[in-house]
Amino acid sequence: MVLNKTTSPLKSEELDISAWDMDNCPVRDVIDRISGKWSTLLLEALAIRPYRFGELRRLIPDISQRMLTQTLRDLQRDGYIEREVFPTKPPSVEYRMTDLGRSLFEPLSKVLQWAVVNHADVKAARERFDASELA
Amino acid sequence: MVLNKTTSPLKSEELDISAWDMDNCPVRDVIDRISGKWSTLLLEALAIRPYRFGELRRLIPDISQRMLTQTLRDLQRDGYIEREVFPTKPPSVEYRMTDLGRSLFEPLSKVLQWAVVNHADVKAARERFDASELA
DNA sequence: GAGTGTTGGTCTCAAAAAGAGACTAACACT
DNA sequence: AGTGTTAGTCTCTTTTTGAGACCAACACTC
Repeated sequence: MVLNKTTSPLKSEELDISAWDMDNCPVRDVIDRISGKWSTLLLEALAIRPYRFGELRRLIPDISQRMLTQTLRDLQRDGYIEREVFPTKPPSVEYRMTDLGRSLFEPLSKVLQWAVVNHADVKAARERFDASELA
Repeated sequence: MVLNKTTSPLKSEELDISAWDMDNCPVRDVIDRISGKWSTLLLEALAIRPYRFGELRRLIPDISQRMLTQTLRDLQRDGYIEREVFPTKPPSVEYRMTDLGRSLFEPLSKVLQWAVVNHADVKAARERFDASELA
């Protein structure tokens, strides 16, 4: 091994990380589910007020009913939102955020705010990267 | 329309939301890229110290080389990490977090902490949901 | 009373993304 | 000469996602 110079330092931190339990990692378990393409968007909407299925579909025009159903069910399963069926005809269904969901959305909204504030920087970085790619 | 009772209130907030520009939404543009299955995990590692390609692969045993390459390139493109090639033989490549990456990781780490703290609640919610599903 | 619209989904099929694993070149060490 | 290392790419299969048809039951219109 010739490259020890770059790999040898910080053995202790390395051990620290290999202690990550990849199979039962809370972070992966939780994040994998809220990191879907639509999850954040739906949490963002339901953080404002409850919405009905059809309202959400109209609010996010490019989501398919299939993914809307599935993402809402996943969010409900993990306890972030509640689903209530009203026995009207045709039945209407309302989704609303739970306390757990609101508690998650608090730190999550900070990341969303970061995205708004730093959007220009990210786009600039992308342009630099794409420009240097053509070389 | 018979269901006006449920849909009529809060017209102003509704307008607020339909003002979301779905096509050029900063939140979607930024979040869609860091919300991949592996992005958060890699940012978490590189927040600690720089790592080389092979180190990251060993650190996250269940990532394929293909997805590791691709996710690292995406994170680099958006300006969160830097890639440096050392002209050793065989060449070694080091990935390190940029200032922009660190600034993103600050709020992001709060969500990660939330995940650790509330993991039990989420698992409990899942079990309740799955139990009520069999009905 | 036939036609149209509304509700919240499910079902099927096509397209896109992700995972598994073989393969590469150039050198070090045995 | 044979094995191991590096950071990838390439191909093939499996999984995930998207597009759209379809559903039942009722309200309203003509």
